[in-house]
Amino acid sequence: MEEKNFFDKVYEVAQQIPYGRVTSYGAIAKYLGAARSARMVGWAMNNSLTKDVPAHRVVNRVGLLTGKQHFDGTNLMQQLLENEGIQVENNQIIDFQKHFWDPGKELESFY
DNA sequence: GAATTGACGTTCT
DNA sequence: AAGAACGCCAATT
Repeated sequence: MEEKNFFDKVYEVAQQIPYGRVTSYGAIAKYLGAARSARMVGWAMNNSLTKDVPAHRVVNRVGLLTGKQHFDGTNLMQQLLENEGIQVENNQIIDFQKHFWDPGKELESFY
């Protein structure tokens, strides 16, 4: 009953993404124990668009703003990332690995 | 109610 | 090594 669905878990992880950092769908999925459910993360983001989840900080594993087409504006997602100090060009994040935030790594490093 | 799609990533051939 | 197929869960048609 209290088992949260995959989606709910994704929301929580996405909300934990720090400012100026980005992550990938696969990273979140892997953190939840379902590396092959990366697609579901994307679906969750689609639902999270109406929530307080910074979906603009989540991109695919190449750092490509694949879901930018789901945002209102055309470059809204890109502008949000640039606003946080992340360099984006051609819908792709520059130094993606540099701004990468792995939940299964950063969070576990706390303890 | 069943079949298909969907912000991806891994695994097999 | 490169390309194709599969897998995951939920929502939509």
